[in-house]
Amino acid sequence: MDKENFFEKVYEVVRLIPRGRVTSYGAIAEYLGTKGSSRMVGYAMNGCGTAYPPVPAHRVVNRQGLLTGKRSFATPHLMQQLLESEGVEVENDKVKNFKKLFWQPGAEL
DNA sequence: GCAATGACTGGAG
DNA sequence: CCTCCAGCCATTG
Repeated sequence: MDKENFFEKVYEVVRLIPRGRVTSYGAIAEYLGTKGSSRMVGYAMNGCGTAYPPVPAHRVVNRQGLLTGKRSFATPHLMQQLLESEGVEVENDKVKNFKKLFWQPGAEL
């Protein structure tokens, strides 16, 4: 699949997310140059399970820090569990201190 | 090639 | 504060 260029870019950025940090779909989309295509980021993540190496999609949340994509995980609580396992506090399906844990692609490269 | 869908976003009601 | 709507772009049927 040569069309995975977009997906590949998304995976690449997501893999660069440091442990214990999170980012938003819009931030990734903007970094890819396709600002506004936040849906594509989430859509791309749809294949994160088939992508290799595996993509830490649990570190990718919506702009509110809400775990919107947890429903697409193997188990809905897996995402929160992984985040908590990395030191990210999650409450009510949303990341606490999201603004503080927010990681922007390229910002710390 | 058109229509529908989606792990989003921001604004309006 | 909560809900609904329209715009956004790439993938799929």
